[in-house]
Amino acid sequence: MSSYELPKTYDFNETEERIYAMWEAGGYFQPHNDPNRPGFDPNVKPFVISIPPPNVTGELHTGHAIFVSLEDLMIRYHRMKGYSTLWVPGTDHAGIATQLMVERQLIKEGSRRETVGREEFLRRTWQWKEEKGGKITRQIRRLGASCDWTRERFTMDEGLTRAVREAFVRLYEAGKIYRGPRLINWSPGLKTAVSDLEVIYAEEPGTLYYFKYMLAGSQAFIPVATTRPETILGDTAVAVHPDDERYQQYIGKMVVVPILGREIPVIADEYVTRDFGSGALKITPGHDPNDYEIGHRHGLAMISILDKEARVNENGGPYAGLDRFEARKKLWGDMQAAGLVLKEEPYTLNVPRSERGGEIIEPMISEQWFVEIREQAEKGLTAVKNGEIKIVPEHFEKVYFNWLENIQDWCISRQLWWGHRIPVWYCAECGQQTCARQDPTACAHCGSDKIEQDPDVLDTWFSSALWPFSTLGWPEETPDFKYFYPTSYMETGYDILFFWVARMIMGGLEFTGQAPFKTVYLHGLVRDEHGQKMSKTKGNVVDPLLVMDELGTDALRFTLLVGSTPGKDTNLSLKKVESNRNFANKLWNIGRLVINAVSAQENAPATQADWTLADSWIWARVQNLVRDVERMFQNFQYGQAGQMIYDFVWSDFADWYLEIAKQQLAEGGPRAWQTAETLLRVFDISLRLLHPFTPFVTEEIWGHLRRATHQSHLKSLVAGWPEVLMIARWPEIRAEQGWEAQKVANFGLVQDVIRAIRNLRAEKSVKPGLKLPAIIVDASGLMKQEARTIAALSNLDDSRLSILDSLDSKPANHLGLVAGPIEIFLPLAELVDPAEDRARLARELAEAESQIARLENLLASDFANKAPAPLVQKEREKLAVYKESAGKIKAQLG
RNA sequence: GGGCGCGUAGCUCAGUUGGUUAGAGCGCCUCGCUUACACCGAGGAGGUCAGGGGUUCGAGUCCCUUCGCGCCCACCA
Repeated sequence: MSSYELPKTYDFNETEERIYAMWEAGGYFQPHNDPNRPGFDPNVKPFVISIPPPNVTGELHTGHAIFVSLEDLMIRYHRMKGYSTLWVPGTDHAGIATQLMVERQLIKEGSRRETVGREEFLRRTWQWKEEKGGKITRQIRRLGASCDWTRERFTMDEGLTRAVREAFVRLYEAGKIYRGPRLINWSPGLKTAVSDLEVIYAEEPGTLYYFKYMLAGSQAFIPVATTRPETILGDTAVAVHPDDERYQQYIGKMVVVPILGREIPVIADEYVTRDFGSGALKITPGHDPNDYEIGHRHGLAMISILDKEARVNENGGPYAGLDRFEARKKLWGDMQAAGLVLKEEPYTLNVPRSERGGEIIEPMISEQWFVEIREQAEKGLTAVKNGEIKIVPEHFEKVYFNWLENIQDWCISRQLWWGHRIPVWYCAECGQQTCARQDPTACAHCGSDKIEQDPDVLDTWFSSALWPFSTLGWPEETPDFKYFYPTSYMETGYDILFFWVARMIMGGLEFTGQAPFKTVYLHGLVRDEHGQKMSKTKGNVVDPLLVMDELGTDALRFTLLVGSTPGKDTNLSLKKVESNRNFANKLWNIGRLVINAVSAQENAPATQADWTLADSWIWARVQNLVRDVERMFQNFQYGQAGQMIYDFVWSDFADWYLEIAKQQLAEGGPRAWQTAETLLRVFDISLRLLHPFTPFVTEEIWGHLRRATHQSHLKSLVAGWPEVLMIARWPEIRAEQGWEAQKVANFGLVQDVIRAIRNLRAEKSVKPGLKLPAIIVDASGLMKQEARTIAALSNLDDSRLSILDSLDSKPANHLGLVAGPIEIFLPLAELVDPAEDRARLARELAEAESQIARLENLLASDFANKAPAPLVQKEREKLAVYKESAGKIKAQLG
């Protein structure tokens, strides 16, 4: 006889590392149908996800943990379904973030990027990337990510750089890219333009300053309010509402800019709100987006008063050289002295700050590159509207539409060094631009070699927009690109729907003519256990690496997956991770029992045992589970699917079936053999269903199960199993005889009887070890058939258990119980107060009667006519059962 | 200003074509270390599903509305 034993405890740390190495070495992360290898079959369906590339210098946080968990689940599920799956990993160069880190390092060394120069700076940044860059991908492996690491990409590697270049040149040639002075968001700290999305607005206390705009050559003035007095230096008009009677008389006249003495016109514009502030608005087209618009409408001059570090420039007269906030103070002081100040009042400002640097963003006019986006946006809208792309959850489609409908041209140039250099050269001779796929040596217009490349780089998101296809070889028509593109799901956080998802959709449609993916699945933010956003200052950051160390990767993954609903934020509580660690442990122990059972079986018995009621029931349950899980996966309800499997495994399989199986195994012979088979088959299905959630523990147990069974006499059952669970087939519903609904209902009745007895024992504090005799009254024969199970699970004395078809009167000195149509009598009367016991029965009767009343009412209502017939029938049956119970209880009460 | 989401047991949350007596984990109470598991087992307490109205035979689920909370977009000086 063979025996195979598992260690008593599950060591997840050791296991996870070993299993991951085994998977990777086995090549299981690569698509089984690879277009670059012989034997490729173009008809096998691919399933592809491009990883949302983490910042190359990043550290693993819970945001990574949730996306890896979800994407790995999607990938593993499809892999088991037989798709040729590819999950493309990679990292993002993250322009600003990475550049900042290297700059900080330089500052520590007492240097700056301007000192070391562009070339040296880039060398150091690449060095930084090589040193620190691998960390995040190692940490992602730790989460169990089954990415194809042989296809790993980096947004600045050679192929992707070519893709970026191609994309830029195509847009340029199509006239969809332009350069020009525009009002943009300037980050004085980073000294670069940033996009609208990179500006964060925050309410902060501030001041509203009221002052006089004196009319030229007059003592009359127009009162004006501003929150940023220093911008007075750049004013080129004062605007009033055309219908405002207070100021109508001044329209067309000139007013004098304080201190500077410039004369500027009073103009009329309906943009002005009459009842806000003083009802008159100073116009600074060079430093305010709204004023910029108004300035355009009225043909006003645009004066820039700040330099790149937000210091006042030569246009600021006496304030030149001052920082913008010093200038504000000084100017206001001077105006006070000049008698131009009216008042100050406290005012809550909505201050724009740089997402990265945190300093106040300054709107400035600057020469930048833009992508004309409206046409792309239209296509992006259509793709979602016509269902070519589906967004999960659906309500984010509205958010997506809203953004695209109001989109502005995209400022793609950044005054940084780390990133993709803009492929445009300026000619010193003829002044023309040359934009080319290959670095030019001469001007394309005049042939002069006095050309110089634009110093700016592209917004990081420009390369991200190409990610789903650039990683597959585009613009080359590589075998990967042809087979794997478009990709299947795009799974990412809703916070980058605009930054990234929308831009990828537009990019995909623009450059490949196809939507880059079919489904967008958006997950929420991971918050702490009380729903608070995690932040270092609050100190509530959960480090996924520590959680994995302590409780295991499977526990972390399962927690994130089960706790999350598409598009909704998830609260991560360590308590939950702990209970899911317990679940992994439970699986392990189920595995031990099943393996013991399998190993214990001798040669196959001559006759085969029929399924017991419990066998039929558990098989029915697991088949229903397969069906439900499949449906939920189709609907992206991963959390619910996981919960359902968890409940099945713990409540049905472990708590009920395993307890009964122990009895059946003890019977030996064909019964034990048959039970071992059932245990193995049901557990196998459970492990397969669970594998996308908790890959490590399921892989490990399954391996043991497979080997143990292989060494046992049951080995024929594992004949078709592959080497590893991760490529085993996803379970399908199997039509076996013997698990029809009636058996499920019958088992339910057995459970009710067992629960009733357990309940009474607990209530009456019967010693747990005491095996009670009992009389069970059941005309159907079911209880007779299940006597052993009932006795074992409710701890009755098997040898003193009598099951009768009927009973004339209640046996003396017994307590009576009613479970549905079944009566149970336990010889406990002397242990308890008879009055108390009558009260108990009376309560049960009252409950049954109220149910009878409820159901009779229901069935007398329109429900009986209008509800679906099976539903009505079900209620009728229930009513009958309650009536039967009530009758029995009444009889017992006498 | 525009849009979106949420309010279900003490805590954190599930609950998708509307269909029994609304679930889970944690916490709490009572028992029990029986040869898979005390990272466990058995039993139990705890909810007028934010309030009001409507549609329906039937509403946590759909519609309207009030209150409270959160988020996104826009950025009135």
